Amino acid sequence: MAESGGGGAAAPRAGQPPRPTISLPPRAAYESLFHGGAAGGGGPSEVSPGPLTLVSSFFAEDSDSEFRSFTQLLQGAMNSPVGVPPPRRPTGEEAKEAERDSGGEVERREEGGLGRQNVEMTRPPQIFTVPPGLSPTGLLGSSPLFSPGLGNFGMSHQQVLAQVTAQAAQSQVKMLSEAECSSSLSVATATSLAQNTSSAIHTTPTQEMSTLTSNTDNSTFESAEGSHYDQRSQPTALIVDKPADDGYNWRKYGQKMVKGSEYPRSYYKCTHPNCPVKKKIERSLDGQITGIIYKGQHNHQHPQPNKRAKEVGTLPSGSNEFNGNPGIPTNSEPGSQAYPRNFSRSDETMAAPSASKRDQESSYGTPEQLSGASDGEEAGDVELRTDEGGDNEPDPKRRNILTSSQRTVTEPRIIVQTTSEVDLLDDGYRWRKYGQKVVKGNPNPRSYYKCTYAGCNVRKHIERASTDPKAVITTYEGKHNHDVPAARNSSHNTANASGASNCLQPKGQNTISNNQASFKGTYYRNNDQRPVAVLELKEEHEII
DNA sequence: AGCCTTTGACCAGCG
DNA sequence: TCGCTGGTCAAAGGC
Repeated sequence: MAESGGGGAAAPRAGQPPRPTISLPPRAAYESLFHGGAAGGGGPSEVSPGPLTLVSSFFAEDSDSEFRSFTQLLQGAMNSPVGVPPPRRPTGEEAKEAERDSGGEVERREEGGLGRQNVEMTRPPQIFTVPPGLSPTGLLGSSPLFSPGLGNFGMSHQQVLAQVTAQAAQSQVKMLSEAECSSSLSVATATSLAQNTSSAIHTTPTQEMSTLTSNTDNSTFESAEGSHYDQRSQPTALIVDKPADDGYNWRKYGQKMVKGSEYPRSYYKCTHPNCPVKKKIERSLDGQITGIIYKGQHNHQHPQPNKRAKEVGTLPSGSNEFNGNPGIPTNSEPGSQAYPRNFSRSDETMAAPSASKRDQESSYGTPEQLSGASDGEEAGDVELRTDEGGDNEPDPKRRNILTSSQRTVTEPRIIVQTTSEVDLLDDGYRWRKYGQKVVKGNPNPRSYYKCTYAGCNVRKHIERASTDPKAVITTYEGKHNHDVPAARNSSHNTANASGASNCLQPKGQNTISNNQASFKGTYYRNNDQRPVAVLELKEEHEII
C-alpha cells in the first residue's frame, strides 16, 4: 500500500512541473480533415487524408503554422529536452475531460508530448536517431485525428500517444527476437528503440498515461496483426486472459473495477523474491487487454527461458503473447537472455497483451518471437506506459503501460510503421510508387506508394528522418481488400513454421527495424503466420 | 504441495 | 470529516 499511494497516484502533485499543453483545434477544424469540410457524417468510404497530412495539418495550425512532416515532428521530439517530465493525467480525469471537451474547443495537456517535448533522450549514441514509434507517437498522439472531440473516439490524444508508443515499443520488442536470432541485427539498436519508446513514455515519475479504454466503436489502434486479422478474417489469435508475457513471472494479487473504465483492472506482482515490480492490467470484458502498467524495476535477472520451456509446446494457437519487456532488469544483466541486454536501461519498457499467464510463460522461450504484440484481436490498441517512481527516487519506479483494446476496425486505417530497413516496400503486398516529395526541413523525400492490386486503394507513405535516411516512418492508409500475394505469404509461412525460422527474416511482412540494425519484425502471431510487427494505428471511421 | 487466481475487505490518498 | 477511488491484503479455492 505504501508503495502504491492509492488513487492519488493519478493525481498531479505539487512540486511537479506543469505539464506542457497542446491546444487542439476546434473539432471542426480537424474533422474537416476527414470529411473534407463540414464535420460530421463521414464514412469509411470517404476519402481521407493521409495520416501525415492530418498530422501536418494539425500542427500547421499549431503555433508556428509551419508545415511539419512526420520527421520534423519526430525530430522535435528527439531534440526535446529531457527534463520537465509532465505528470500524467489519470485515466479517470481524462475520461472526464474528454467529456468536457467533446463539444468544442479542446485544450489538452500533452503529457509526454512525445512528438514535441519531454522526450527523454538519454539513449546511447548508436541509438536510433528517430526512434521507431516515438515519432509517430508524438505526431499521432498530438493529432486531432485521435482527439476525444472527434466523434466518439473517446480517446484523448494522450491515450493515443500512449498507444502508439506502446505499439512502437511492442514492435521494438518484437524486433529483439529477431535480433537475437540474427547476428546481423543489433540488439543494442532494438534496445535503444525500446528505450526511446519507453523513455518517451515515462517522462514523469507519476506519469500515468491514460488507459486505453477508448470507445471501441470509434477509434482503433491496432497492430498490423490486427490489421491482417481484420483483413483476412483470421481466427482469433489473441484472446488474452493472461498478463502480458514479458518473460517474468507474475502473480495476480488483486483485481478491481476502476472508475472511468468499464474494464476491470488486475494487479500483478513479480513473483521473484523481493522484486518490487508490479503491473496492472486492464482488460475489456471480452478478456482483451486494454492496458498494462508496469511499476518498478526488476531487481533480478530475467527468468531463464528453460524455466518456461516446459510450456512452450502448449501455447495455444490463439494465445498471443504480447511480450513486452515490462520489467527488464534495471541493469544490463548478462543473464537476461530473453531480452537483449541492452534493454537494461529501459527497465520500464514494454509489455504486451498476452494470453493467459501460463500461456505467456510458455511463450517465454521466445517471447519476442511470439510476441506478436498485438495480434489481431488483442491488437487493438496497445498502450505501453512507463511510470517512473518518485521524482527523486534512487531507483525510479517506472510503469510500463501497454494497453490494447479490441475494436472493430474499419477504414481508414492508419498504420504507423517504423523501419530502417530498405525493405520498406516488401510487406507482402505489391506497391507502386506514385509520388515523392521533399519536405521542408528534411532532405530525404517521403515517398508515396499505392497497392498495385486492382481495386485496392491502400497507400503508404514512407518518410525518412532527415537525420538518418534509414530511420523511416511508414504510414499505411486504407485497408487491403485482398490477400497478400501468395508468393510472399508462403514465404512468411515458411519462416514462421518454427520458432527458429523466425530468424529467416522473410521479406515483407511489415518489417520494423531501426536505422541501425536490420530488424525485420517478422512476428508471427496470426494463424496465417503473418508477421505482425507493424505498428499500426487504426481509426474507426465512424466519426460522428 | 506449490503456485496461482479469485474476491471481498481493508487501507490510504485526495477532493 | 466524509465519500470516493485506487491499491493491497489475505482467505479460499483451483490447477
